[in-house]
Amino acid sequence: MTGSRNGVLELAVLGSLHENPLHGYELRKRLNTLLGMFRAFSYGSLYPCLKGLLTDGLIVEEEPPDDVVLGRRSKIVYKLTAEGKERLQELLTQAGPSSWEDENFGIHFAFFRHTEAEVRLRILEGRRSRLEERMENVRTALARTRERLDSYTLELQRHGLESVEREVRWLNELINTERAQAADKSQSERDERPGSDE
Amino acid sequence: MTGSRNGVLELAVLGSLHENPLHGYELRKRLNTLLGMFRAFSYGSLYPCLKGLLTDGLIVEEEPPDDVVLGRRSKIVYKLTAEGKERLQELLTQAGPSSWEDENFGIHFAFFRHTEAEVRLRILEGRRSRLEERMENVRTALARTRERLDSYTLELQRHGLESVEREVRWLNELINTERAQAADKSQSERDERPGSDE
DNA sequence: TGCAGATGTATCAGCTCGATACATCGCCCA
DNA sequence: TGGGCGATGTATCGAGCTGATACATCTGCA
Repeated sequence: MTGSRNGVLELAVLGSLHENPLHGYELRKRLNTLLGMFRAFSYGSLYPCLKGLLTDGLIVEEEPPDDVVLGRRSKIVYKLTAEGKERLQELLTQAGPSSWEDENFGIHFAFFRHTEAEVRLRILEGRRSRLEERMENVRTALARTRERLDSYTLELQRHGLESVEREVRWLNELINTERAQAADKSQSERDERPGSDE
Repeated sequence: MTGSRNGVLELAVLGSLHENPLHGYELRKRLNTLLGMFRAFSYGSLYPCLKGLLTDGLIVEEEPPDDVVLGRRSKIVYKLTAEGKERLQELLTQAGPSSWEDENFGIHFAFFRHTEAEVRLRILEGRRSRLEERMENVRTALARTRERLDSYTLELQRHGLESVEREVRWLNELINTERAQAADKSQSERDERPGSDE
């Protein structure tokens, strides 16, 4: 049972709750705003996920403040446990093939603030090669195609390719920025403690 | 039973088979090349769809040429029936909310060659307002957000918004082209037969 | 000959989507 | 005072898809 949840949904929930405690409805709105252009979560996946996280002890229901009249229980506010924070840290260090799929990349990126520089770089590069691989596949499949394509199909291909190329350029910029920051950092570390280099 | 299939998958299959008869494996490759940058179909949806189309009499297994030695049956090549062609025409005239969802728009566009000009225009405009609506939602949700966002989140939002704006501009160009063609056509019709129309 | 990889059909557990149900809250207006 | 209504809120379910897997055949090639 434990640990069999959808990886990226778990990351999204734990990451959001780490910023501050939330109840289901608000959690969904947060995530769907955060990822507005990329994907949307539905209750049918969120509530089962919350239930699983509860039974695994990664989140708990937050106690309502004492001055609230008893007997009312409409909102159910969840917050991370220590185990939940630990699990979140674990998820944030994982950079695997699923991290750079279309549906998952946005989530990982959205929590980059809490991610180590090295992991960020691996995810960005993984995403980039995923896109390049896809372009390569399409291009060769297209080259193998005998028949001439109509103008609408061509335009669709052109637009798709251009979009992906644009995302690759975006990733390139991000990767360069990350590398420059890493270089700056190691430079200043060398300045501080001269004599110990890589 | 009849007519309860996923609309867009049905369109994709019927549309592909209309160009030329295919077997399942090849059909999948065709579609995934055609839509390479946008989506991919899996066998788990394709085969059930083919099965349903068969039982509804919209496609049939094509007879192998007589000179092939009997007893072998590896490939199962499907082709459209008359009913299938009719159904395809019906699907091609439908332009509804599902036509401009992310997953479906590409399919509809890919078969624009077989689609009437008026329907093309409705789908393009529908897609455009869908995107504009999404941008509006994100922008207002963002404006309502109190807390300052970190730079990664902002960059993700910016990139997402830019991508969508770019697609809207692309749609605008396509819509203008369609309108210009429609105007040309009606103009030349007026020139040819003044006083009467088709 | 053998064998690796592409071609080819097919199914299944597990999960997600979209719809739906139902209750409460805050607010306005008569 | 009530009552209507849209937003807030929790929850579930059937339909249908994904990703994995199984298994067979064909093809090139060493």
